[in-house]
Amino acid sequence: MPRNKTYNEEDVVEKAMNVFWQNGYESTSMQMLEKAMGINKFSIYSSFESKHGLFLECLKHYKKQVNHNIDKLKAGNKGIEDIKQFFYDSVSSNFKTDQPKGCFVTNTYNEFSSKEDKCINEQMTNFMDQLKSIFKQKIEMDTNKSKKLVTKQTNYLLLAKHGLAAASRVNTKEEIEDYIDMIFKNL
Amino acid sequence: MPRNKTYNEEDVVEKAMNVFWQNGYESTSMQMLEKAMGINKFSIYSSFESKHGLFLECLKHYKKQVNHNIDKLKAGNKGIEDIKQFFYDSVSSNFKTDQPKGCFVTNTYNEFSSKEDKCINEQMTNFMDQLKSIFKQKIEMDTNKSKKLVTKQTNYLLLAKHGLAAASRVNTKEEIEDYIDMIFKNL
DNA sequence: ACAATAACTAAACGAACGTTTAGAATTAAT
DNA sequence: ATTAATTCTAAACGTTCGTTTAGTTATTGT
Repeated sequence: MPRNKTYNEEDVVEKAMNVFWQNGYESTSMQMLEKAMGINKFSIYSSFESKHGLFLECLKHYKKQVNHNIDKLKAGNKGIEDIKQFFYDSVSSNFKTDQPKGCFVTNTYNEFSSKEDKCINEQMTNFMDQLKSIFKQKIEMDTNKSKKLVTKQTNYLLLAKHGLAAASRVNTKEEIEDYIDMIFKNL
Repeated sequence: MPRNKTYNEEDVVEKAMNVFWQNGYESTSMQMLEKAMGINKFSIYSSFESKHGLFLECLKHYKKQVNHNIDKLKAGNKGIEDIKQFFYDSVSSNFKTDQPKGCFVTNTYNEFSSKEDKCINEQMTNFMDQLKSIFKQKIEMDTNKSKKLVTKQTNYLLLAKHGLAAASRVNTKEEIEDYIDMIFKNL
């Protein structure tokens, strides 16, 4: 019987995500979100309960998007070479936009690392663990490597990815590609 | 003729720095600063003009502290090996405290990268440029390297340092040391 | 001792924050 | 056409933010 929503929830989440992605959680105000999403506070709250709830939804939306890259990574059969390609894929999407925003997960990771937000931290840990286990599998494809070396290289690549994401906000494409090149030189 | 200050400015800057370092700029309130510094808002404003002014003072104070590590790096004559030691030195001080806070400059770099704060950005650029030129000198000590390779390795180490600083807030000492080990494996 | 000066306390400032609420507008079923 | 339900608009909510302002207290030089 009632009136229908004039907006699509996934559309407005996409728009909100870009604002959070660019500015981080704290520096994004409800006012900015209203403007970017094209709906007003009431609608935001009735759809997402709170700013925090909206942010979580944006994180999930982001994950869905990068799942394309993750799937490609999983599907490969070239071991470490697949990871390298994944690194390239991860940054290339970042340089399509006029204003590079890095990796949304990593940005969030940095912003929330000193806080104690259970929901956010769970999302972060999930994402990182997933990536870690995929990296590990890829590295293990070279059966010559000792267990210790596998662990070491896995940690190395995870931290390198972390640094890469942070750097991709402030460095040029060439610097980034040189960086990726160097990362994989000794694996 | 007048009354004297009951606090030492450098002492309270040190205390303020630790709060900013732990929580970042935005998430640190004047209330928290009052409590940590042991003086009240009036005194803070009369000494540092504003929250922003205090923050800049904290950044300068931090730089003074890490200058010890930088001097040691400069003084060395072992080229890249000196940089590796500098990496170790940079993280070791971080694990003395019960709550690792990463590198204050890098944290600030991350938080302010999407903002347009001239003063802060200048401080950041100065610091990074200084580090970059030192790294470059060290790498150039191996005269076999082409100009292009020197540039590549310099960028690589700078980004690696960036990633290291971010990681040192959330990773264990062992993971970090493995990471450093791997960074220098192919240089 | 006294006046001058500056550091201190504590309260209040306006603005912006995230959130809520009251009421008008719109739609779908009866 | 009417009614019930729900979205929308817009104003207001209480807090907290960074900052300022009176007014008090303490100290120094005369």
